[in-house]
Amino acid sequence: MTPLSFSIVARDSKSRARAGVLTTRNGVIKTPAFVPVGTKAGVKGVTPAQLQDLGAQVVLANTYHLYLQPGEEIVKKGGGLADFMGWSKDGVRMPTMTDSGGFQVFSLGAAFGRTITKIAKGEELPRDQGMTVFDEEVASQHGQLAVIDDAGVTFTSHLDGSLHRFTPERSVEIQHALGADMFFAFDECTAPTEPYAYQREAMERTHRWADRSLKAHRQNLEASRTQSIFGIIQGGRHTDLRAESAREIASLGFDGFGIGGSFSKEDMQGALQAAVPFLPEDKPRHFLGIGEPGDVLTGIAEGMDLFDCVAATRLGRHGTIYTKRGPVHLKKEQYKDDFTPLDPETTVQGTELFTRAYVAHLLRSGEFLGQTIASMHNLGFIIQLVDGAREALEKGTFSEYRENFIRSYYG
RNA sequence: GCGUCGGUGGCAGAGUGGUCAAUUGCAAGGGACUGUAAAUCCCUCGACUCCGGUCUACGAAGGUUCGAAUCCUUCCCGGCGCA
Repeated sequence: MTPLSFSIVARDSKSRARAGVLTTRNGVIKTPAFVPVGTKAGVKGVTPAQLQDLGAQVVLANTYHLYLQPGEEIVKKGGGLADFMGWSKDGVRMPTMTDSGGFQVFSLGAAFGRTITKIAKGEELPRDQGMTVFDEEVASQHGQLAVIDDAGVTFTSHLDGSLHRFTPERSVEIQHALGADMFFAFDECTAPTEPYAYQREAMERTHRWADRSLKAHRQNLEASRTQSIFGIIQGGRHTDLRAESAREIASLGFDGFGIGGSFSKEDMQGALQAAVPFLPEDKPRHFLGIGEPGDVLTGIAEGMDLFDCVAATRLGRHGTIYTKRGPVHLKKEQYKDDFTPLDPETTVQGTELFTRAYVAHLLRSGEFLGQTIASMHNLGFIIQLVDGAREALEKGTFSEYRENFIRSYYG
């Protein structure tokens, strides 16, 4: 019935971690796996061939962005997401995913023009300082670009200000046109700062939308034969809501599951521990938008199989590279004449010959290549980290593997 | 030599009597970034500071004025034009 099969090949005795094989119509994904994000059908700064050399097995694109530009029909005419973006190896198409646009409910809604990120710092509410994505003037003019009601979300295009509406059915329809192997039900990603009552309200709305997304998918027999749909668990930082959401979403019959963001770093693990036990063992679990190296290992330990995150590429473009000894910001003065490898303890294919001083120079002088190299390095780093976790799971040494990494990276 | 325009913080370049330690951009230093409104954004950027200010500053030296980066005089330096 579903064009997706998942089998577990190894389990950790001390945690919920498992290693598996996820088989799609367009190839196999060994899990746990890191999924590079190519929002607009392109991983920023990195070509498909480079991604494959880095070990990427699957990429994730975004419904909202591709709907606005170039339009889902263009992607469909281009043969679907994978063919459109040239995501194939030796002439064989590779696996793809699309996100539903649910994250944009948050990033263009509650987070618009503000400092909020989906992962709150500690217990306190984020203060309005530091990063703002947009002009304050524009933000105050528009307020926000996404407004939620029970039936769906009305968006103002960030590109031209035009008005658009997403419902669960519309999101699924667009994702059918995009044609990824796996896609997500339309959900509401809430701000972590919302109170309990709102987290519950949004979660219940997400449940209704999940049901509608699934029905819309099943009604399209052709799409049901070729694509799989994942339901998304919400509930913010509250473990009771997470458990309730997992139970509800698990009962609907999805092909896989996503766990959505919106918590503080401290209760990320608690949210997983509350939700994962209610998810069927034989279905893949995707930790949406996560993450940082330590968070990925936490996710694996709690039984998650797939991870996508923009951090690797965004941090790289902005000059920060991962190393076994923690992140290094290459634009800092001290790296101007540091002729050591990007990470002396990590070899990433295609970046072996580049020194910190060289990439720092490229980044400072505005050469695109600097962004590409740093993005490749970070993607290679995080993919190797996850691949290493899978190998450790197969060898039964996952907890040592995790502890060693954490000690080195955060120590 | 005469005429003319100009000399402002690391650079470019605003300001043309008080609200100027001086707009802005770049450079520089620091910070942020977790389903990408992000090759982005934030902070600092003369010195000292008990963070309230204090001091030294807009080629140099004088002067006018309650008050000058801004007006006047002379000098120095540069561009252009004429000899």
